[in-house]
Amino acid sequence: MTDERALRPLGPDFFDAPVLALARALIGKLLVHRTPEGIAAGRIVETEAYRGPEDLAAHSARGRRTRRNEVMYGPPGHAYVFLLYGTSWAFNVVAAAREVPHAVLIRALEPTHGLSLMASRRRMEATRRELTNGPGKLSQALALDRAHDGARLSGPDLFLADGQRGAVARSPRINIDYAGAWVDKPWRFYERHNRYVSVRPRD
DNA sequence: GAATAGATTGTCT
DNA sequence: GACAATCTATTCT
Repeated sequence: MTDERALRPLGPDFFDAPVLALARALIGKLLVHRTPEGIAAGRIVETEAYRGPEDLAAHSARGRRTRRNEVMYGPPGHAYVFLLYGTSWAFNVVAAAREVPHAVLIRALEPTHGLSLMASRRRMEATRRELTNGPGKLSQALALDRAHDGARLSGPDLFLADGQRGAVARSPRINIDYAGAWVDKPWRFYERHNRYVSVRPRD
């Protein structure tokens, strides 16, 4: 377990990158959330890039701009959080400049800090991969929800930090079969052989 | 391990 | 009124 005093927020410059490069760069970084209950953090091991307006899988497809996805059009380095299927919160990192609606979905974490806190939030044993092996699961483990929509990601309580990373592989994105020609784009990035990757690849 | 069904609610048409 | 960047339990192989 890493020493939590060593955790330092990555600065805003980190997020100023093309969305595919950012999705790859996020693999291995730590996502950290401090609350009054304590700290909870994990290494990012799976991400997906969404690149509107041309990408039909993105909420910003065809330039769609609504109350829900407004933060995608804002500056990089902020959180875009939305409710999925009525029960799960999905946590994204906004990329690209203002008015360019790109974002990276965080799909899985390998827990590093606050395992028992995460286990209690998830109501399961801390050793199970189901603790954080999906977008909704990691949001529940880190206590991230709509209150964080639009939040800056270099603050004292919610931030990214450096971490180790292994080999990165890529594949098509998960559950976007409505997206036409964009279905097969290899815009999902994951750490090879990591047990917390949500949908297991054939490697 | 894989496949399937049902839950559940904010958002948009 | 339909849908969604999902999760869980259940029922199989």
